Amino acid sequence: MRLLVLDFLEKQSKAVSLTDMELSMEPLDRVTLFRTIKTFEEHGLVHRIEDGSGASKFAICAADCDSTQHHDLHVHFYCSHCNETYCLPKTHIPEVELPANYVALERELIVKGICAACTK
Amino acid sequence: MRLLVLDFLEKQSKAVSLTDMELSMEPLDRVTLFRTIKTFEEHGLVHRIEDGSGASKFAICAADCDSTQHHDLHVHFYCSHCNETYCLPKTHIPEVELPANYVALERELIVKGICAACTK
DNA sequence: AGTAACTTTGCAATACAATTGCAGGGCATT
DNA sequence: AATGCCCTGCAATTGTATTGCAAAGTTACT
Ligand SMILES: [Mn+2]
Ligand SMILES: [Mn+2]
Ligand SMILES: [Zn+2]
Ligand SMILES: [Zn+2]
Repeated sequence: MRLLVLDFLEKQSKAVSLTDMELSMEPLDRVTLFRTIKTFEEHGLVHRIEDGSGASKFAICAADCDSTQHHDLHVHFYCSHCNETYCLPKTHIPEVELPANYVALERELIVKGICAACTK
Repeated sequence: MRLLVLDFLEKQSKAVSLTDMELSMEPLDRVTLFRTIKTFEEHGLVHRIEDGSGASKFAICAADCDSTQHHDLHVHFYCSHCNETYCLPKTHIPEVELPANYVALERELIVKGICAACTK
């Protein structure tokens, strides 16, 4: 099943939620899917995106991610027209200056607006 | 009740979830609280922060926010040690270049790490 | 092949945040 | 007093995330 899920994820152009996968790949148990994704996340195969839609979405990681660290510091774009979330792997998240004594370990930048497909 | 909630929010140094408010301000009905916050959000009094902790958190808006637009384009910091979320009103979110035909309307930057109180 | 150890899967149940429906209460205006 | 509008509280529902447990599958060893 992990192979099936990985295969499915590699074909996606958008980030997908557990429910998306459940509906597209049935028959398949939601809990097993949940655990599969969890395993993938822990091993640096997929990254989680919280776009504020209520459900986490997931996308395949860059090749250089591993279990110790994720390197996909790219922007995610949430289209409020089609409600889809896209990875923008070429758009890096800039560094920001923090107040004294704050230590940054990760950063996540969500841009919301209208995607290329919906502006047409 | 709106006055009570607004008063409470103004005293906070951290963003708070509905559950936080429910526990700190009882007795008070969760649904009414939910609708109060929703009203505040729609009228530009509070902004919502999705820090990935599972529950939305809220904080008072800057004075120049209104029902048409939020202007708090500041970074939010989630401390993975104390699990608290802080507004960093002086740390602005930089603009980013998007691919062709993407239109940005909002942006949210969450930095995760260790907060000033926890690095001591 | 047979067995033990370990991993993966599926079902049932639970936890918890978010949301809706509905009815009662307060308050102002006529 | 009657009407209308808004605010509140309770019950119930939705939807996602998560856990417990036992069965099924896999691998390693003899
Ligand atoms: Mn991504
Ligand atoms: Mn803020
Ligand atoms: Zn779109
Ligand atoms: Zn902290």
